[in-house]
Amino acid sequence: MLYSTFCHIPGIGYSTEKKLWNEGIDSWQRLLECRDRISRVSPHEIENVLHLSAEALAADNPTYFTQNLKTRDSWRLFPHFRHVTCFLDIETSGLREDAEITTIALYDGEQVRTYINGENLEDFLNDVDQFKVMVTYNGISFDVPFIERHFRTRLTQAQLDLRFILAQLGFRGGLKGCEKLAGINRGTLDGIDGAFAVLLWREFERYNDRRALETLLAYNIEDTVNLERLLVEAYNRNIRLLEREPSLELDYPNPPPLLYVPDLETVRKIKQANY
DNA sequence: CGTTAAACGCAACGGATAAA
DNA sequence: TTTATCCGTTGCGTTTAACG
Repeated sequence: MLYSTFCHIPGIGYSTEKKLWNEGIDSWQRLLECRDRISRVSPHEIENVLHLSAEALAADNPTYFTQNLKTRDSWRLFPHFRHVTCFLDIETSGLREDAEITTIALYDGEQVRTYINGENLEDFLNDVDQFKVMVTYNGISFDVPFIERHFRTRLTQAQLDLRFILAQLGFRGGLKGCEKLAGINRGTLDGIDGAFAVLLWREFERYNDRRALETLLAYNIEDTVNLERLLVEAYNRNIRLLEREPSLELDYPNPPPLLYVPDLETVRKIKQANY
């Protein structure tokens, strides 16, 4: 899909891109051949951008594309960079300025890693370093700045933020809302949200209750793992919407084995104390 | 609570197109 | 050729959504 992407060229929007596709111009190679037939953009400019695009792809540099595409179009680079992509979600102690990261879940499509404040949180930076693309939900506004503040560093990964990718497809209402619209069922974790995750952390800190922590981690992991499924869903829907080759569609991923089981007794207890 | 980007409405620009 | 109009793209304010 990246090869037939032209809307990252200044002066080419969605309608021009679609028009070119309908004329059979649906690859960088073909556009390069026809570059003097494109009005509004000079042949030299087209050659320049396509050269940079090919170079970025060959060099495994996804940032070039996320910087030149709109956030909502960044799904286009996913298959090409899947081998260097991670899915990430953080939990925090609240939304206030002084809130801290409590846990992080990091998923590469195979393995889940978790990081816990006070235990191994500082290992995160080293581990995340191996990835070039980071998939989140609202991470551009929330998770990334939060992490950058905590670790006093800048994350270099190209960002794929599903909030804007899914909103473009009409999927709104937060991560949980999008999951419902996509037909994803959360099982026993249904009814747990970010605010409840704050309470689970407090329970763990106050009583050193390992079951509360494991419930929190189970929730954190569920959010993170579902990001992959949602991205594949968004990718496939866009392929159909843009009338591209059906063969471009991706298989739905299998979720990884469960690492933690939510403790329903703990959940019940906290709910009782707070409602 | 702050952070961030999209959406929205609106205006401006420039090339394309067609009529005079 | 000149002129008027149309269309796609871009830019600029304000507002809205989503995160725990």
